[in-house]
Amino acid sequence: MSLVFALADCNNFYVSCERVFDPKLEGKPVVVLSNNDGCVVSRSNEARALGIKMGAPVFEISSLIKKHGIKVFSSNYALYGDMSQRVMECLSGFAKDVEVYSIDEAFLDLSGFAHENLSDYGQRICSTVKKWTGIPLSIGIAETKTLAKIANKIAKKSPDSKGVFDLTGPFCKDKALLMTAVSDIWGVGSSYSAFLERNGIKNALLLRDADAALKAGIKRKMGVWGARIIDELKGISCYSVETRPQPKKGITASRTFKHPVENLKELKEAIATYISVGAEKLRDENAVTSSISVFLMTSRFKVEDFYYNLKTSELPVATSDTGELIGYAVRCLEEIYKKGCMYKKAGIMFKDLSRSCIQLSLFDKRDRKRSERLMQTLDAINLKMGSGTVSYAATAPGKVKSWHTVFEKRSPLYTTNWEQIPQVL
DNA sequence: TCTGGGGTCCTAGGACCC
DNA sequence: TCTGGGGTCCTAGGACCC
Repeated sequence: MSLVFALADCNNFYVSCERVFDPKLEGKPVVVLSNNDGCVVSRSNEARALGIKMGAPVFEISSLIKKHGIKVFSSNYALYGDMSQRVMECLSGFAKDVEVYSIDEAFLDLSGFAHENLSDYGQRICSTVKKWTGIPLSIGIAETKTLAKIANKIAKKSPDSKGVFDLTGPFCKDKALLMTAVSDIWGVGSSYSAFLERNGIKNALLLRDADAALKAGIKRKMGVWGARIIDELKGISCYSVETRPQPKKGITASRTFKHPVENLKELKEAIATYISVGAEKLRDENAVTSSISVFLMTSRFKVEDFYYNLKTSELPVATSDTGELIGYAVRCLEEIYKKGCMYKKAGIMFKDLSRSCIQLSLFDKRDRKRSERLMQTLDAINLKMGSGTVSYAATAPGKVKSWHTVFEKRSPLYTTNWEQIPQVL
């Protein structure tokens, strides 16, 4: 049986989420910003047409925003996460195997659907998701994931595709690859595309049909990734649809501060906060960590006096206890803290995760059972009453701090908070 | 003045061992 | 003058993804 993959990708996902609850935004230029309202992370087609680039800092486009009356939103992760779940649930009804690839993308295994007209089937998926969730989708269909990605891009670009492009048919595959720039291939970023272009490979067709000598060069520069990309372009599938989420290998929690912070006490509060976030994720994964790292940095845009430092500490007993981890983290922080720096970002990392079987130490004085019960209670309360209901004093809850992330233009929590649910009048 | 966050995989090179 | 060979494990860094 020949393999068939579909890539379903929400169009301008964050912007589309905002539009579901405010239909007046339809047809208008809209952007959604990153934390601290720093950069553009999602933009409507209208905003794109005005020349707004992905990742553009807000201060660089403020005149464009004013001139064209672009609607601007802070990130509303609670809303996007919830909408994403709805879209994924909806998609899961259309294929036996669905891989949630990111917040706004999923791969569907459509192998064995060959008797159907795949384009029509794709259309049905799009219209159902739109009807049930309000989110517009594009779908690319092909024999490999890499080709499905390409098909998806074409579906988004060409208006007469009506959001679906099927690359499994005998026609137009070469043409599709010819019009795909190497930099648009999944797995080819800025460094590899510069390398390929230097070697005369400007599009996906030339890459697929590279001769032996060129392929050897590609293998040298890009490793097995390069070889797999070529195979996938040829229609030889190297990646399957992964239905079960893989256990995490590491957990990171870090934030850029709204205002620079110099004071050690405040940095400790920030670090304690990130530990709380990370430890909750850890317990959510049913995992414990035996390695914790803390890092600090000043603004990476001020290269003259840039300072970055990271301290890793190996734990005698693996744990997911927030309080215990805060203790270790604070000691790491004290070691890397340099007085006089204006810190702009800090974070923590957990590595060496293991799944909930704690290797006890002979000299361990801690009551592990008690700690486990405490964490379970903490998580249960925060789940029921809202995140942050109970927190450690070390995180300085309830106080306004200069390291806090700001979201000045955030839309209401339409779907996850009873107080903010939309009303139909 | 102002510039996000969280991941994965692969490779090269060093340390160490027999 | 001349200085083995190969295996494993770990880490840092690069590159990529969304």
